[in-house]
Amino acid sequence: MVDEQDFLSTYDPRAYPSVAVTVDVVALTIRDGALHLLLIRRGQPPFEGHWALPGGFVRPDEDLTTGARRELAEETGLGGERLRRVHLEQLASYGDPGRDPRMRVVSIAHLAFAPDLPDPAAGTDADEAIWLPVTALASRQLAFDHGRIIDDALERARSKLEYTPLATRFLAPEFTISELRAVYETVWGQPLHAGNFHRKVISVPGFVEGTGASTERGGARGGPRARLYRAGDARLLHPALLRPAPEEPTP
Amino acid sequence: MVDEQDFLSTYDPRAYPSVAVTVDVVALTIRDGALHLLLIRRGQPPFEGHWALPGGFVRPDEDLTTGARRELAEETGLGGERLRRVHLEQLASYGDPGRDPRMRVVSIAHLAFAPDLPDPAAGTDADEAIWLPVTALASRQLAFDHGRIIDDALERARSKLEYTPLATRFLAPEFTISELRAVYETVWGQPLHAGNFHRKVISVPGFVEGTGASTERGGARGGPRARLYRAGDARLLHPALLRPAPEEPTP
DNA sequence: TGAATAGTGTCTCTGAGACAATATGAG
DNA sequence: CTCATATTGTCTCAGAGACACTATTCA
Repeated sequence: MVDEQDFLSTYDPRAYPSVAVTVDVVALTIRDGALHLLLIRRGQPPFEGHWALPGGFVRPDEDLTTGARRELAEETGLGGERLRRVHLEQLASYGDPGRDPRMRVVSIAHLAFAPDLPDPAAGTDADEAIWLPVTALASRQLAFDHGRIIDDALERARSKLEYTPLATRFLAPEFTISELRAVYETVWGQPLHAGNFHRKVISVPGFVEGTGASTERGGARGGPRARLYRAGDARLLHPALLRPAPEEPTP
Repeated sequence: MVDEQDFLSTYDPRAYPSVAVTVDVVALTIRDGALHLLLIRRGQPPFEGHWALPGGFVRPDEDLTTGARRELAEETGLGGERLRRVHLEQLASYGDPGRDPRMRVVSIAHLAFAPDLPDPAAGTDADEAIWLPVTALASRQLAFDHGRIIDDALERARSKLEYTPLATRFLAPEFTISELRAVYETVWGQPLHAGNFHRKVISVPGFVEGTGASTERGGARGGPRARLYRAGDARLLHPALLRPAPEEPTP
C-alpha cells in the first residue's frame, strides 16, 4: 500500500494495489415464447453449485467489449456469422468491495441480445451451462451480486426496445411483424394490440424494410401468409415505441 | 501470467495479472449561462501539461460511486450539504488496452450535475483545476481518452434531461421555471419556446412543486416576479420532455 | 365451414408546438 | 412610458390506442 501523499500526487498505477477486472455477460434470447438468459453452474467455491453469469477475466490485450464477446463465444460454442449477429453492449460496472469474497473484483457487465441459439453445453468446458427462463430465476441461487446485475440488465433490455430497433436481434434476419411483436410482448411481459403495433412499426422510418417475400405458410392456427421484413438502417426509433404505462396510482 | 487452462478453469483472481481501476468524473455545471466542466491540468507524464478529468484510483474499501464522489470532493473542495446536492451516476467504463501508456488501466467514468460552484483551485492540492466552458474544449489538449469520455458524457447529459428531472440539480433548491428553461437551453444548445416549456413542466406530475413564494424582484430587464418551485419527487418524467428533432433530411 | 391471423380503416384523445393575449415590473 | 418577461389561452397537427372490418389460410 502506498501512502496517502504519494497516492494523491503521483497517480502512478504501478504503485497501486491490484484489482481484478472481469467481464460478465447477461445474454438474453427468446425460446418457446419466453425470455431466457444464459447461466453457468459454478464448479468451485466461492458459491460452488450456485448459478452465475458467464464471464471471466479481461485479457491483457483485449478491450472490454472484445472480452465480453469472447466469453460469450466460449460459453455458447458460437462463432463466425452467428456470433456476429449477436448484439452486445456495455451495461454497467459493479465494484462494491466484498462482492467477491476472495479479493477486490470489479466486473464490467455487458448485455447481449441473441437469436434463438442451440443449447450451450456442447463444445465448451465442463461447466454446466443452460438457457434459463427469466421467470425461473427466483428459484435459483445466484452467485455474487449477479441477481442485481440481471435485474439491471432486464430493465435495460425493456428500455432498449423502446427507442432502438434491437428487438430484431432476437430474430432471424428475415421476420414477420407478428414475430417482432412477440419479441416485444415477451420482453415487456404484456400483450400488445396487433393492429396498432403493425402500423407503428411500419411507420417508423428505418425500423424495418420489406423483402417483397412472404412466409410459405400462414400461422399454425390459420390466417394469411405474412410479409417478411429485414431490419432497417435506423439506430434509433423516432418516434419511440413506448411501453404501455403501468397503472397510474390514481389519488 | 497463468496458463490458459488454469485461467479458464479456476477463475482465481489472485492468479491474474493486475489491472488498475480508476474512477473519473465528468462534472458539469452551468456558469454565466454556459455549460462548464471540471478539468485538471496534469503535472506529470504521461500527458504532462494536458487537461484531464478529475479522477484517481479506487481505494480498497470504497465502492465505485463513493470513489467518484471522493475524487469530486477533493478537486472541488466541496463537502457536506453542497456535495450531497450534486447528482452523481455511473456513465460507462473505458478499458481499451493502451489507453494509459504505463499499464492496463480500466476507468469507471461517472457523470455529475452540480449547481454553480466556487472556483475549484482553492483548498485542493497543487494541481491546476478549472471550470472550462464545453465550447472551449476543442482548443484544449486532453489526456488519455478523456475526449471520448466527455463526448459520451455530454450526450448522456442531454438525454438525461429528456426523461428525468435532473435539470433541477444544476439549480439552487428553489428556482423559477425560466431558470429551469435556461438549463435545458444551455445543455441542449438551442432556444425553447417559453410558454410551451412552462406549461409542459407544470403539467408533468412530480417534476416541480410550487413553494407558494415568488422572486423578490422581476427579471433584470423587467417583467413580473416569477413563482418559485422546488424539485418534485418524480424520478422519471412521464411524459418525457423530448429534444426538438434536429432537421429531418427530407427526401 | 369455422376460427385465427394479417393488414387496413376510422375515430378519439392526448400532447407538442405555433401563435396570441394579458399582466407585471425594471429602467 | 417602454419593453422584456411570466403566465395563460387557443388552435392545429401528429401520434397512440380502441374498435371495427376485410381478406386469407389452416384444420
